[in-house]
Amino acid sequence: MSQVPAGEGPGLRELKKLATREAVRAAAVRLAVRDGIENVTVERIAEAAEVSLRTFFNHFSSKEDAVFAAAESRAAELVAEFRRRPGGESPLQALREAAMVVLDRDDALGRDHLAALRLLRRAPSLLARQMVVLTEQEDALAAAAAERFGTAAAERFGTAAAERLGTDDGRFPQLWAAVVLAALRIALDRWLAESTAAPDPGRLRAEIDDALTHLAGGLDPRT
Amino acid sequence: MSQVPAGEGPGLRELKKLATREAVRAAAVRLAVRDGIENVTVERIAEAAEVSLRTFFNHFSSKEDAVFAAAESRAAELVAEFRRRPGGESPLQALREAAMVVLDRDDALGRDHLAALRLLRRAPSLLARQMVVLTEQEDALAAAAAERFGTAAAERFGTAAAERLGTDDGRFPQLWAAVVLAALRIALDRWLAESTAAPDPGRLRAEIDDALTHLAGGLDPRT
DNA sequence: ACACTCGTTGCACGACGTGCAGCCACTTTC
DNA sequence: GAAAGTGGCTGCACGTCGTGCAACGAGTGT
Repeated sequence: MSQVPAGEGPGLRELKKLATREAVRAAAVRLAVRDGIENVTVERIAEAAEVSLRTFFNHFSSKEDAVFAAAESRAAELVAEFRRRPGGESPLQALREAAMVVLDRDDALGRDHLAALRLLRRAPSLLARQMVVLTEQEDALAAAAAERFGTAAAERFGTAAAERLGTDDGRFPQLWAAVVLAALRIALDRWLAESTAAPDPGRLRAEIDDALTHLAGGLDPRT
Repeated sequence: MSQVPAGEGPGLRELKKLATREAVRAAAVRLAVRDGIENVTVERIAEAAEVSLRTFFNHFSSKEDAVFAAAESRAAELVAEFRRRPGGESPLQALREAAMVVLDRDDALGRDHLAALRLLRRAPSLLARQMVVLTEQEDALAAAAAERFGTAAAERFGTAAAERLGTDDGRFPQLWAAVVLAALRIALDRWLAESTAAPDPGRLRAEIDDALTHLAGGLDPRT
């Protein structure tokens, strides 16, 4: 038979594994969008993806897991991108740019992922799953922010200030991460709510900018 | 037999219902604390509370629900208390005072509730459940905040300004609520992490004040 | 005392999620 | 290129979850 041209990379077996995983994920999203995730059984998803029930659970531990897979990896990308931003940018600036970079990925706003995102707003079971991802993302972002705060402060005021501001028992970075992610979540939510049919990336950028601007300015409007 | 002195209130049947509900809840928390919630079955909880399995599900739709019941009602109290704060206080001030009032309730920091709160930080399944409550709380707080912003602005600048700032498509209040609750969550989390044995309400107050102060001051430390 | 309401209970059933063992396509080694 | 191995797919069994339904009986209003 034909021989693999020594691609050297993942290997055929691994490719097949990823293919089935992707097939299962896509089937899960498609059925969940069509019927609502509550009305879809794992068995039907497996059937649609032409795998056994057991195989489904070999890749995902629940329907929610399957639908969430894409969003989860994007969340990780955001943090990675944030780490990559130059130190010259302020924290909120860096976060904004990181978000924009992730949004500019080809598939980020594709129909498939968009449909999955819309699902997250409705179903309680998906909302629930979100919290686990959210806290992990918070911790990762907090760690990244701590480094950024630390090095930035060190450059300007020396190591002592860095210790105070950057680490500070990890108190402030954690707060910052939680608050900032909450803002992004609301921005995304707003955008999903307003754009019924036509996905307008420009509006999403505006929403994000708006939210982050409010954060920078302080949140006690009376004063 | 003896006759009820016409208390007029809840009625005996209603009281019994609440009693079983509370017994089930307490049993759930007790067992979850002792063995970890993953290792506790609903059947064992029902057994410990001396009710049937079916009765458990008549009151709660899952273990998580039972453990969460207390925290959920406290969340609602916070919003109610926030609504009750005088208009003279700034939003963050009002929220702070509301939080303090809720904390001052006799049972708020009791051993039982405290143990339940500690559980919420660990188990993924409880973390998940948290998100549903969080979004509901966000919506409620956003609505309350919108009113507050609206009336405050109306008193000072007239109705036009109120419409802009208060409603504004509900954009800002929603953001404010999400961000503020994220901050409170982190404050509570921090406090639970640091106080291993001795529950020190003073420290919690300090954590809350610290978090809210950061919010008021803006969250872009570089600038 | 009578009829009525409604919380509790048992039963049945579909769905969920995991451990285990066999099968076989792919992979590595010689 | 054949033999030994690795690892993904599959079926099966089992315990748990959560809900609909009907019966029972304690509490309630007339």
